[in-house]
Amino acid sequence: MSTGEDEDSVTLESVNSVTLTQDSDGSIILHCPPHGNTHYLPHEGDESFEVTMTATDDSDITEEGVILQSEDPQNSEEISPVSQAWFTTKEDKDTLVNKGHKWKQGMWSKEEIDLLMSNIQQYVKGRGMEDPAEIIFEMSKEERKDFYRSVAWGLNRPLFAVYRRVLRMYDNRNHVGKYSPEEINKLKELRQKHGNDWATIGAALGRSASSVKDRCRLMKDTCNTGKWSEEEERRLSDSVYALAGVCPGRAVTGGVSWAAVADLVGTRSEKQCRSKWLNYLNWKQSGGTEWTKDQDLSLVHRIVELDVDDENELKWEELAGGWSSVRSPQWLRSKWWSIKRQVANHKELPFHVLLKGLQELMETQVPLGAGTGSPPRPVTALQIPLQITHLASDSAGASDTETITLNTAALQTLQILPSFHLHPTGTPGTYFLQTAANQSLPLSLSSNPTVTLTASSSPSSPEHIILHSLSVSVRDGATFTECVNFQWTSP
DNA sequence: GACTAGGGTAAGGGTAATTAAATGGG
DNA sequence: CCCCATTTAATTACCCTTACCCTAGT
Repeated sequence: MSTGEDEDSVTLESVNSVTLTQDSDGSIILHCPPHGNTHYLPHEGDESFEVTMTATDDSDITEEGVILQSEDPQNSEEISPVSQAWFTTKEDKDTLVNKGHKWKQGMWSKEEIDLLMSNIQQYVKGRGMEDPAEIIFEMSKEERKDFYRSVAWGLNRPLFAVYRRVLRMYDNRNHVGKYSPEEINKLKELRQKHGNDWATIGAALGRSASSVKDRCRLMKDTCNTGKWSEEEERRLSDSVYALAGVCPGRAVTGGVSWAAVADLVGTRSEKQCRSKWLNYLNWKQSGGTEWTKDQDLSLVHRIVELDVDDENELKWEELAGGWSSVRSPQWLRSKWWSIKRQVANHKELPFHVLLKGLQELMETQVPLGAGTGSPPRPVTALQIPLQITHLASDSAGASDTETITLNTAALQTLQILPSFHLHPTGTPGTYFLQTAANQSLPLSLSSNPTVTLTASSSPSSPEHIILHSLSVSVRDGATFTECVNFQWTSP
Protein backbone atom coordinates (compact mmCIF):
# COMPACT_ATOMS: atom_id res chain seq x y z
CA MET A 1 0.00 0.00 0.00
CA SER A 2 1.35 3.31 -1.00
CA THR A 3 1.57 5.03 2.32
CA GLY A 4 3.21 8.05 0.77
CA GLU A 5 0.17 8.98 -1.24
CA ASP A 6 -2.00 8.49 1.75
CA GLU A 7 0.04 10.92 3.75
CA ASP A 8 -0.36 13.46 0.99
CA SER A 9 -4.07 13.26 1.03
CA VAL A 10 -4.16 14.03 4.72
CA THR A 11 -4.19 17.66 3.82
CA LEU A 12 -7.79 18.29 4.45
CA GLU A 13 -8.11 18.82 8.14
CA SER A 14 -11.25 20.47 9.25
CA VAL A 15 -11.03 21.00 12.94
CA ASN A 16 -14.49 20.07 14.02
CA SER A 17 -15.64 17.74 11.37
CA VAL A 18 -14.74 14.47 9.99
CA THR A 19 -14.23 14.29 6.31
CA LEU A 20 -14.18 11.43 3.98
CA THR A 21 -12.18 12.11 0.88
CA GLN A 22 -11.23 10.27 -2.21
CA ASP A 23 -7.97 11.11 -3.88
CA SER A 24 -6.73 10.66 -7.40
CA ASP A 25 -5.74 7.06 -7.10
CA GLY A 26 -9.09 6.22 -5.67
CA SER A 27 -8.17 5.97 -2.01
CA ILE A 28 -10.94 6.86 0.31
CA ILE A 29 -9.74 8.59 3.41
CA LEU A 30 -11.70 9.29 6.50
CA HIS A 31 -10.60 12.08 8.80
CA CYS A 32 -11.60 12.92 12.30
CA PRO A 33 -10.33 15.82 14.36
CA PRO A 34 -7.17 15.05 16.27
CA HIS A 35 -8.82 15.01 19.63
CA GLY A 36 -12.01 13.36 18.63
CA ASN A 37 -14.63 15.71 19.97
CA THR A 38 -17.33 13.57 21.29
CA HIS A 39 -20.00 16.00 22.27
CA TYR A 40 -23.43 15.36 21.11
CA LEU A 41 -24.96 17.51 18.44
CA PRO A 42 -28.39 16.61 17.27
CA HIS A 43 -28.27 17.54 13.66
CA GLU A 44 -31.26 17.20 11.45
CA GLY A 45 -31.30 15.73 8.05
CA ASP A 46 -30.29 18.74 5.93
CA GLU A 47 -27.76 17.34 3.54
CA SER A 48 -26.94 14.23 5.41
CA PHE A 49 -27.31 10.60 4.65
CA GLU A 50 -26.60 7.54 6.61
CA VAL A 51 -24.33 4.68 5.97
CA THR A 52 -25.12 1.65 8.00
CA MET A 53 -22.53 -1.02 8.34
CA THR A 54 -23.92 -4.25 9.57
CA ALA A 55 -22.00 -7.17 10.84
CA THR A 56 -22.83 -10.46 9.33
CA ASP A 57 -21.36 -13.83 9.57
CA ASP A 58 -23.45 -16.69 8.41
CA SER A 59 -26.24 -15.93 10.82
CA ASP A 60 -29.45 -14.23 9.85
CA ILE A 61 -30.28 -10.58 9.88
CA THR A 62 -33.57 -8.96 10.64
CA GLU A 63 -34.76 -5.97 8.73
CA GLU A 64 -33.27 -3.59 11.27
CA GLY A 65 -29.86 -5.06 10.87
CA VAL A 66 -30.13 -6.61 14.27
CA ILE A 67 -28.83 -10.10 14.12
CA LEU A 68 -30.50 -12.89 15.91
CA GLN A 69 -28.08 -14.82 17.98
CA SER A 70 -27.76 -18.49 17.46
CA GLU A 71 -28.55 -20.36 20.65
CA ASP A 72 -26.04 -20.52 23.42
CA PRO A 73 -24.61 -24.00 23.31
CA GLN A 74 -23.49 -23.74 26.89
CA ASN A 75 -26.81 -24.13 28.63
CA SER A 76 -27.39 -27.65 27.53
CA GLU A 77 -24.16 -28.89 29.02
CA GLU A 78 -24.02 -31.18 32.01
CA ILE A 79 -22.13 -30.09 35.04
CA SER A 80 -18.67 -31.44 34.51
CA PRO A 81 -17.62 -33.84 37.24
CA VAL A 82 -14.17 -32.35 36.91
CA SER A 83 -15.27 -29.22 38.69
CA GLN A 84 -17.15 -31.03 41.41
CA ALA A 85 -14.51 -32.86 43.30
CA TRP A 86 -11.44 -31.87 45.17
CA PHE A 87 -9.16 -34.00 43.03
CA THR A 88 -5.50 -33.82 43.54
CA THR A 89 -3.99 -36.91 42.07
CA LYS A 90 -2.83 -37.74 38.59
CA GLU A 91 -4.86 -40.94 38.68
CA ASP A 92 -8.05 -38.98 39.22
CA LYS A 93 -7.22 -36.84 36.27
CA ASP A 94 -6.41 -39.77 34.04
CA THR A 95 -9.59 -41.66 34.84
CA LEU A 96 -11.74 -38.63 34.10
CA VAL A 97 -9.92 -37.77 30.92
CA ASN A 98 -10.23 -41.38 29.80
CA LYS A 99 -13.95 -41.15 30.34
CA GLY A 100 -13.98 -38.26 27.93
CA HIS A 101 -14.24 -35.34 30.31
CA LYS A 102 -12.41 -32.14 29.56
CA TRP A 103 -9.68 -31.25 32.00
CA LYS A 104 -8.16 -27.85 31.80
CA GLN A 105 -5.01 -26.70 33.47
CA GLY A 106 -2.39 -24.06 33.03
CA MET A 107 -3.08 -20.40 32.62
CA TRP A 108 -6.71 -19.37 32.79
CA SER A 109 -8.15 -17.98 29.60
CA LYS A 110 -10.04 -14.74 29.55
CA GLU A 111 -13.26 -16.65 28.96
CA GLU A 112 -12.70 -18.80 32.02
CA ILE A 113 -12.00 -15.81 34.19
CA ASP A 114 -15.10 -14.05 32.93
CA LEU A 115 -17.18 -17.10 33.69
CA LEU A 116 -15.70 -17.47 37.15
CA MET A 117 -16.33 -13.82 37.96
CA SER A 118 -19.88 -13.96 36.74
CA ASN A 119 -20.49 -17.12 38.77
CA ILE A 120 -19.18 -15.38 41.84
CA GLN A 121 -21.26 -12.33 41.11
CA GLN A 122 -24.32 -14.46 40.79
CA TYR A 123 -23.68 -16.31 44.01
CA VAL A 124 -23.11 -13.11 45.91
CA LYS A 125 -26.18 -11.44 44.47
CA GLY A 126 -28.31 -14.46 45.20
CA ARG A 127 -27.47 -14.06 48.85
CA GLY A 128 -27.98 -10.34 48.92
CA MET A 129 -24.36 -9.52 49.60
CA GLU A 130 -22.12 -7.22 47.72
CA ASP A 131 -18.54 -8.17 48.44
CA PRO A 132 -17.27 -11.64 47.53
CA ALA A 133 -14.29 -11.08 49.82
CA GLU A 134 -16.67 -11.36 52.75
CA ILE A 135 -17.47 -14.94 51.84
CA ILE A 136 -13.95 -15.86 50.98
CA PHE A 137 -12.09 -14.41 53.91
CA GLU A 138 -14.56 -13.85 56.70
CA MET A 139 -17.04 -16.66 56.64
CA SER A 140 -16.46 -19.99 58.27
CA LYS A 141 -16.43 -22.88 55.90
CA GLU A 142 -19.77 -23.96 57.25
CA GLU A 143 -21.28 -20.65 56.25
CA ARG A 144 -19.89 -20.70 52.75
CA LYS A 145 -20.59 -24.39 52.36
CA ASP A 146 -21.35 -24.72 48.66
CA PHE A 147 -19.55 -21.58 47.53
CA TYR A 148 -16.64 -23.08 45.64
CA ARG A 149 -18.79 -25.74 44.09
CA SER A 150 -21.18 -23.11 42.82
CA VAL A 151 -18.62 -20.78 41.38
CA ALA A 152 -16.81 -23.64 39.67
CA TRP A 153 -19.84 -24.24 37.49
CA GLY A 154 -19.00 -24.61 33.84
CA LEU A 155 -15.27 -24.69 34.41
CA ASN A 156 -13.36 -27.79 33.50
CA ARG A 157 -10.96 -27.45 36.36
CA PRO A 158 -10.81 -29.30 39.62
CA LEU A 159 -12.21 -27.53 42.62
CA PHE A 160 -8.89 -26.96 44.27
CA ALA A 161 -7.68 -25.06 41.22
CA VAL A 162 -10.76 -22.89 41.27
CA TYR A 163 -10.31 -22.38 44.97
CA ARG A 164 -6.70 -21.27 44.48
CA ARG A 165 -7.61 -18.80 41.81
CA VAL A 166 -10.44 -17.28 43.80
CA LEU A 167 -8.18 -16.76 46.79
CA ARG A 168 -5.50 -15.10 44.70
CA MET A 169 -7.98 -12.97 42.87
CA TYR A 170 -9.62 -11.46 45.91
CA ASP A 171 -6.62 -11.24 48.19
CA ASN A 172 -5.74 -7.58 48.05
CA ARG A 173 -2.34 -8.26 49.54
CA ASN A 174 -1.51 -10.24 46.47
CA HIS A 175 -1.23 -7.54 43.82
CA VAL A 176 0.74 -4.91 45.60
CA GLY A 177 3.40 -4.43 42.94
CA LYS A 178 7.08 -3.81 43.10
CA TYR A 179 9.01 -4.32 46.29
CA SER A 180 10.69 -1.17 47.53
CA PRO A 181 14.27 -1.33 48.82
CA GLU A 182 12.92 -0.81 52.34
CA GLU A 183 10.59 -3.74 51.92
CA ILE A 184 13.45 -5.87 50.71
CA ASN A 185 15.48 -5.04 53.77
CA LYS A 186 12.61 -5.77 56.06
CA LEU A 187 11.97 -8.97 54.19
CA LYS A 188 15.54 -10.09 54.77
CA GLU A 189 15.23 -9.39 58.48
CA LEU A 190 11.95 -11.20 58.75
CA ARG A 191 13.40 -14.11 56.87
CA GLN A 192 16.16 -14.39 59.46
CA LYS A 193 13.65 -14.35 62.25
CA HIS A 194 10.88 -16.53 60.88
CA GLY A 195 12.55 -18.79 58.36
CA ASN A 196 10.06 -20.18 55.88
CA ASP A 197 6.98 -19.19 57.77
CA TRP A 198 5.71 -17.24 54.81
CA ALA A 199 2.33 -16.50 56.31
CA THR A 200 3.90 -14.68 59.25
CA ILE A 201 6.40 -12.83 57.10
CA GLY A 202 3.69 -11.84 54.68
CA ALA A 203 1.44 -10.58 57.45
CA ALA A 204 4.25 -8.40 58.78
CA LEU A 205 4.88 -6.93 55.35
CA GLY A 206 1.32 -6.57 54.17
CA ARG A 207 1.93 -9.05 51.37
CA SER A 208 0.50 -12.43 50.65
CA ALA A 209 2.45 -15.47 51.77
CA SER A 210 3.11 -16.61 48.23
CA SER A 211 4.31 -13.17 47.26
CA VAL A 212 7.01 -13.02 49.94
CA LYS A 213 7.93 -16.62 49.26
CA ASP A 214 8.43 -15.84 45.59
CA ARG A 215 10.40 -12.70 46.31
CA CYS A 216 12.77 -14.62 48.54
CA ARG A 217 13.38 -17.10 45.79
CA LEU A 218 14.88 -14.35 43.69
CA MET A 219 17.49 -13.36 46.19
CA LYS A 220 20.34 -15.40 47.36
CA ASP A 221 23.07 -13.69 49.35
CA THR A 222 25.68 -15.16 47.04
CA CYS A 223 23.94 -14.04 43.89
CA ASN A 224 25.53 -12.10 41.08
CA THR A 225 23.46 -9.96 38.81
CA GLY A 226 23.96 -8.69 35.30
CA LYS A 227 26.01 -10.28 32.61
CA TRP A 228 27.16 -13.84 33.01
CA SER A 229 30.90 -14.47 33.01
CA GLU A 230 32.27 -17.25 30.85
CA GLU A 231 33.24 -19.11 33.95
CA GLU A 232 29.67 -18.96 35.23
CA GLU A 233 28.31 -20.08 31.90
CA ARG A 234 30.64 -23.02 31.90
CA ARG A 235 29.60 -23.99 35.41
CA LEU A 236 25.97 -23.73 34.35
CA SER A 237 26.39 -26.02 31.34
CA ASP A 238 28.37 -28.53 33.33
CA SER A 239 25.75 -28.57 36.04
CA VAL A 240 22.84 -28.91 33.65
CA TYR A 241 24.42 -31.74 31.69
CA ALA A 242 25.47 -33.49 34.85
CA LEU A 243 22.05 -33.28 36.46
CA ALA A 244 20.20 -34.14 33.26
CA GLY A 245 22.51 -37.09 32.80
CA VAL A 246 23.18 -36.43 29.12
CA CYS A 247 26.35 -35.80 27.26
CA PRO A 248 27.32 -32.20 26.58
CA GLY A 249 25.91 -30.72 23.40
CA ARG A 250 22.53 -32.40 23.59
CA ALA A 251 19.52 -30.13 23.89
CA VAL A 252 18.10 -30.03 27.40
CA THR A 253 14.95 -28.03 27.89
CA GLY A 254 13.58 -29.41 31.08
CA GLY A 255 13.65 -32.23 33.55
CA VAL A 256 16.35 -30.79 35.74
CA SER A 257 15.94 -29.32 39.16
CA TRP A 258 16.90 -25.71 38.80
CA ALA A 259 17.35 -25.38 42.52
CA ALA A 260 19.94 -28.12 42.33
CA VAL A 261 21.55 -26.47 39.33
CA ALA A 262 21.71 -23.19 41.20
CA ASP A 263 23.40 -24.90 44.11
CA LEU A 264 26.10 -26.20 41.82
CA VAL A 265 26.53 -22.91 39.99
CA GLY A 266 26.77 -21.11 43.29
CA THR A 267 26.58 -17.53 42.12
CA ARG A 268 23.13 -17.48 40.55
CA SER A 269 19.57 -18.15 41.66
CA GLU A 270 17.46 -20.95 40.26
CA LYS A 271 15.48 -18.49 38.18
CA GLN A 272 18.57 -16.95 36.69
CA CYS A 273 19.94 -20.35 35.80
CA ARG A 274 16.77 -21.49 34.17
CA SER A 275 16.38 -18.32 32.17
CA LYS A 276 19.98 -18.26 31.03
CA TRP A 277 19.88 -21.85 30.00
CA LEU A 278 16.58 -21.87 28.16
CA ASN A 279 17.11 -18.58 26.41
CA TYR A 280 20.70 -18.85 25.41
CA LEU A 281 23.08 -21.50 26.65
CA ASN A 282 21.13 -24.55 25.59
CA TRP A 283 21.15 -23.26 22.06
CA LYS A 284 24.75 -22.13 22.12
CA GLN A 285 26.01 -25.43 23.50
CA SER A 286 24.18 -27.44 20.89
CA GLY A 287 25.51 -25.30 18.07
CA GLY A 288 22.37 -23.39 17.19
CA THR A 289 22.07 -20.90 14.35
CA GLU A 290 20.67 -17.40 14.44
CA TRP A 291 16.95 -16.81 14.12
CA THR A 292 16.23 -14.86 10.97
CA LYS A 293 13.48 -12.40 10.32
CA ASP A 294 11.73 -14.52 7.72
CA GLN A 295 11.41 -17.29 10.25
CA ASP A 296 8.86 -15.11 11.95
CA LEU A 297 6.53 -15.86 9.08
CA SER A 298 7.48 -19.53 9.07
CA LEU A 299 6.48 -19.69 12.71
CA VAL A 300 3.12 -18.10 12.01
CA HIS A 301 2.59 -20.55 9.19
CA ARG A 302 3.37 -23.50 11.38
CA ILE A 303 0.96 -22.27 13.99
CA VAL A 304 -1.72 -21.78 11.36
CA GLU A 305 -1.19 -25.33 10.15
CA LEU A 306 -1.88 -26.72 13.59
CA ASP A 307 -5.37 -25.29 13.32
CA VAL A 308 -6.20 -24.98 17.00
CA ASP A 309 -8.99 -22.82 18.41
CA ASP A 310 -7.24 -21.72 21.51
CA GLU A 311 -3.75 -20.40 21.83
CA ASN A 312 -2.96 -22.43 24.87
CA GLU A 313 -3.63 -25.63 22.99
CA LEU A 314 -0.39 -25.04 21.17
CA LYS A 315 2.28 -27.59 21.95
CA TRP A 316 5.48 -25.64 22.04
CA GLU A 317 7.66 -28.69 22.49
CA GLU A 318 6.43 -29.92 19.13
CA LEU A 319 6.60 -26.54 17.46
CA ALA A 320 10.14 -26.10 18.63
CA GLY A 321 11.29 -29.24 16.86
CA GLY A 322 13.04 -29.07 13.54
CA TRP A 323 14.81 -25.77 13.54
CA SER A 324 18.30 -25.20 14.77
CA SER A 325 17.62 -21.55 15.44
CA VAL A 326 15.15 -22.24 18.21
CA ARG A 327 16.74 -21.98 21.61
CA SER A 328 14.03 -23.82 23.53
CA PRO A 329 10.27 -24.28 23.39
CA GLN A 330 9.96 -21.58 26.02
CA TRP A 331 12.07 -19.24 23.93
CA LEU A 332 10.01 -19.92 20.84
CA ARG A 333 6.92 -19.16 22.79
CA SER A 334 8.29 -15.78 23.79
CA LYS A 335 9.24 -15.21 20.18
CA TRP A 336 5.64 -15.74 19.27
CA TRP A 337 4.69 -13.25 21.94
CA SER A 338 6.93 -10.60 20.54
CA ILE A 339 5.44 -11.12 17.09
CA LYS A 340 1.94 -11.04 18.39
CA ARG A 341 2.46 -7.97 20.50
CA GLN A 342 3.20 -5.95 17.42
CA VAL A 343 -0.52 -5.95 16.91
CA ALA A 344 -1.76 -3.27 19.22
CA ASN A 345 -5.08 -4.85 20.00
CA HIS A 346 -3.98 -8.46 20.00
CA LYS A 347 -5.54 -9.06 23.38
CA GLU A 348 -9.02 -8.38 22.17
CA LEU A 349 -8.73 -10.55 19.11
CA PRO A 350 -9.95 -14.09 18.91
CA PHE A 351 -7.02 -16.34 18.22
CA HIS A 352 -7.94 -17.26 14.67
CA VAL A 353 -8.53 -13.63 13.72
CA LEU A 354 -5.19 -12.60 15.09
CA LEU A 355 -3.43 -15.41 13.29
CA LYS A 356 -5.09 -14.77 9.99
CA GLY A 357 -4.46 -11.06 10.24
CA LEU A 358 -0.83 -11.58 11.13
CA GLN A 359 -0.32 -13.95 8.28
CA GLU A 360 -1.87 -11.57 5.79
CA LEU A 361 0.12 -8.66 7.07
CA MET A 362 3.42 -10.47 7.03
CA GLU A 363 2.85 -11.96 3.63
CA THR A 364 1.93 -8.65 2.09
CA GLN A 365 4.92 -6.99 3.67
CA VAL A 366 2.87 -4.48 5.56
CA PRO A 367 5.22 -3.31 8.26
CA LEU A 368 4.10 -4.16 11.74
CA GLY A 369 4.81 -2.22 14.84
CA ALA A 370 7.06 0.68 14.20
CA GLY A 371 6.19 2.76 11.23
CA THR A 372 8.73 3.83 8.71
CA GLY A 373 8.32 7.52 9.24
CA SER A 374 9.57 9.94 11.83
CA PRO A 375 6.71 9.79 14.34
CA PRO A 376 7.92 7.77 17.30
CA ARG A 377 6.64 4.25 17.46
CA PRO A 378 3.23 4.50 15.93
CA VAL A 379 2.04 1.03 16.63
CA THR A 380 -0.48 0.20 14.02
CA ALA A 381 -3.44 -1.92 14.72
CA LEU A 382 -4.38 -4.84 12.66
CA GLN A 383 -5.75 -4.07 9.25
CA ILE A 384 -8.88 -5.93 8.54
CA PRO A 385 -10.28 -6.51 5.09
CA LEU A 386 -13.65 -4.96 4.75
CA GLN A 387 -16.20 -6.02 2.20
CA ILE A 388 -18.03 -2.95 1.03
CA THR A 389 -20.91 -3.68 -1.23
CA HIS A 390 -21.61 -0.11 -2.07
CA LEU A 391 -21.02 3.30 -0.68
CA ALA A 392 -23.41 6.17 -1.21
CA SER A 393 -21.60 8.99 -2.87
CA ASP A 394 -24.04 9.99 -5.59
CA SER A 395 -27.36 11.59 -4.75
CA ALA A 396 -25.75 14.18 -2.50
CA GLY A 397 -28.38 15.79 -0.40
CA ALA A 398 -30.84 12.99 -0.37
CA SER A 399 -31.10 11.36 2.97
CA ASP A 400 -29.99 7.90 2.16
CA THR A 401 -29.25 4.71 3.95
CA GLU A 402 -26.67 2.39 2.60
CA THR A 403 -25.63 -0.91 3.92
CA ILE A 404 -22.04 -1.85 4.08
CA THR A 405 -21.46 -5.44 4.84
CA LEU A 406 -18.43 -6.48 6.73
CA ASN A 407 -17.61 -9.61 8.56
CA THR A 408 -17.82 -9.92 12.30
CA ALA A 409 -14.14 -10.50 12.57
CA ALA A 410 -13.51 -7.09 11.12
CA LEU A 411 -15.69 -5.39 13.64
CA GLN A 412 -14.20 -7.19 16.55
CA THR A 413 -11.01 -5.41 15.82
CA LEU A 414 -12.36 -2.00 15.08
CA GLN A 415 -10.73 0.69 17.07
CA ILE A 416 -12.10 4.17 17.24
CA LEU A 417 -9.50 6.81 16.86
CA PRO A 418 -8.93 10.41 16.01
CA SER A 419 -8.25 9.34 12.50
CA PHE A 420 -8.57 6.28 10.46
CA HIS A 421 -8.32 5.45 6.84
CA LEU A 422 -10.33 3.49 4.42
CA HIS A 423 -8.29 2.63 1.41
CA PRO A 424 -8.85 0.24 -1.41
CA THR A 425 -6.66 -2.70 -2.11
CA GLY A 426 -7.01 -2.71 -5.84
CA THR A 427 -9.75 -5.26 -5.97
CA PRO A 428 -12.91 -3.28 -6.41
CA GLY A 429 -15.09 -3.66 -3.42
CA THR A 430 -12.44 -4.83 -1.01
CA TYR A 431 -11.18 -2.30 1.45
CA PHE A 432 -9.00 -2.09 4.45
CA LEU A 433 -10.29 -0.39 7.49
CA GLN A 434 -7.14 0.71 9.19
CA THR A 435 -7.07 2.36 12.53
CA ALA A 436 -4.27 3.42 14.75
CA ALA A 437 -3.71 2.08 18.23
CA ASN A 438 -4.71 2.97 21.75
CA GLN A 439 -8.44 3.21 21.96
CA SER A 440 -9.78 -0.18 21.39
CA LEU A 441 -13.30 -1.25 21.58
CA PRO A 442 -13.99 -4.12 23.94
CA LEU A 443 -15.95 -6.25 21.58
CA SER A 444 -16.31 -9.82 22.61
CA LEU A 445 -16.41 -12.92 20.53
CA SER A 446 -20.12 -13.31 20.63
CA SER A 447 -20.98 -9.71 19.99
CA ASN A 448 -22.48 -8.76 16.70
CA PRO A 449 -21.81 -5.09 16.35
CA THR A 450 -23.52 -2.65 14.11
CA VAL A 451 -21.75 0.43 12.90
CA THR A 452 -23.64 3.46 11.73
CA LEU A 453 -22.12 6.44 10.02
CA THR A 454 -23.96 9.63 9.29
CA ALA A 455 -22.43 11.96 6.79
CA SER A 456 -23.25 14.69 4.35
CA SER A 457 -21.60 16.03 1.26
CA SER A 458 -19.74 19.24 1.67
CA PRO A 459 -21.40 22.16 -0.12
CA SER A 460 -18.12 23.78 -1.06
CA SER A 461 -16.35 20.72 -2.34
CA PRO A 462 -18.84 18.08 -3.36
CA GLU A 463 -16.24 15.38 -3.54
CA HIS A 464 -15.78 15.60 0.22
CA ILE A 465 -18.20 13.98 2.54
CA ILE A 466 -18.46 15.15 6.10
CA LEU A 467 -18.94 12.50 8.71
CA HIS A 468 -21.30 13.60 11.43
CA SER A 469 -21.54 10.61 13.62
CA LEU A 470 -20.27 7.17 14.08
CA SER A 471 -21.84 4.78 16.47
CA VAL A 472 -21.17 1.21 17.29
CA SER A 473 -23.68 -0.97 19.00
CA VAL A 474 -22.92 -4.33 20.44
CA ARG A 475 -25.29 -6.98 21.40
CA ASP A 476 -24.35 -8.95 24.46
CA GLY A 477 -26.69 -11.82 24.93
CA ALA A 478 -30.15 -10.43 24.54
CA THR A 479 -29.37 -6.84 25.37
CA PHE A 480 -28.30 -4.40 22.77
CA THR A 481 -26.00 -1.82 24.18
CA GLU A 482 -24.46 1.11 22.52
CA CYS A 483 -20.82 1.25 23.32
CA VAL A 484 -19.52 4.09 21.24
CA ASN A 485 -21.29 7.09 19.92
CA PHE A 486 -19.24 9.86 18.43
CA GLN A 487 -20.86 13.01 17.12
CA TRP A 488 -18.91 15.85 15.64
CA THR A 489 -20.01 19.41 15.22
CA SER A 490 -19.78 21.06 11.87
CA PRO A 491 -17.57 24.11 11.64
C1' DG B 1 -9.18 -46.42 64.13
C1' DA B 2 -9.62 -45.76 59.21
C1' DC B 3 -11.42 -43.01 55.84
C1' DT B 4 -12.85 -38.93 53.51
C1' DA B 5 -14.18 -34.12 52.09
C1' DG B 6 -12.72 -29.83 52.51
C1' DG B 7 -9.22 -26.92 53.39
C1' DG B 8 -4.38 -25.66 53.91
C1' DT B 9 1.13 -25.14 53.28
C1' DA B 10 5.88 -24.97 51.06
C1' DA B 11 8.37 -25.80 47.14
C1' DG B 12 9.27 -25.46 42.60
C1' DG B 13 8.09 -25.36 37.66
C1' DG B 14 6.19 -21.92 34.97
C1' DT B 15 4.50 -17.11 32.24
C1' DA B 16 4.24 -12.25 31.03
C1' DA B 17 5.60 -7.79 31.52
C1' DT B 18 9.20 -4.50 32.70
C1' DT B 19 13.83 -2.82 32.89
C1' DA B 20 18.65 -2.67 31.61
C1' DA B 21 22.09 -3.37 28.34
C1' DA B 22 23.74 -4.05 23.70
C1' DT B 23 23.51 -3.10 18.94
C1' DG B 24 23.00 -1.03 14.54
C1' DG B 25 22.27 2.59 11.51
C1' DG B 26 22.24 7.66 10.38
C1' DC C 1 31.89 9.59 17.78
C1' DC C 2 27.44 10.56 19.20
C1' DC C 3 22.53 9.98 19.05
C1' DC C 4 18.71 7.72 18.54
C1' DA C 5 15.48 3.66 17.98
C1' DT C 6 15.31 -1.30 18.18
C1' DT C 7 16.52 -5.68 19.66
C1' DT C 8 17.99 -8.69 23.03
C1' DA C 9 19.24 -10.12 27.80
C1' DA C 10 18.11 -10.01 32.50
C1' DT C 11 14.96 -9.30 36.12
C1' DT C 12 10.78 -9.47 38.56
C1' DA C 13 5.86 -9.85 39.78
C1' DC C 14 2.67 -12.94 39.46
C1' DC C 15 0.64 -17.75 38.20
C1' DC C 16 -0.24 -22.81 38.66
C1' DT C 17 0.67 -27.61 40.11
C1' DT C 18 2.56 -31.00 43.02
C1' DA C 19 3.20 -33.25 47.08
C1' DC C 20 2.28 -33.29 51.10
C1' DC C 21 -0.27 -31.97 55.94
C1' DC C 22 -4.38 -31.02 59.05
C1' DT C 23 -8.98 -31.45 60.91
C1' DA C 24 -13.73 -32.46 61.64
C1' DG C 25 -17.14 -35.64 60.59
C1' DT C 26 -18.52 -40.31 59.73
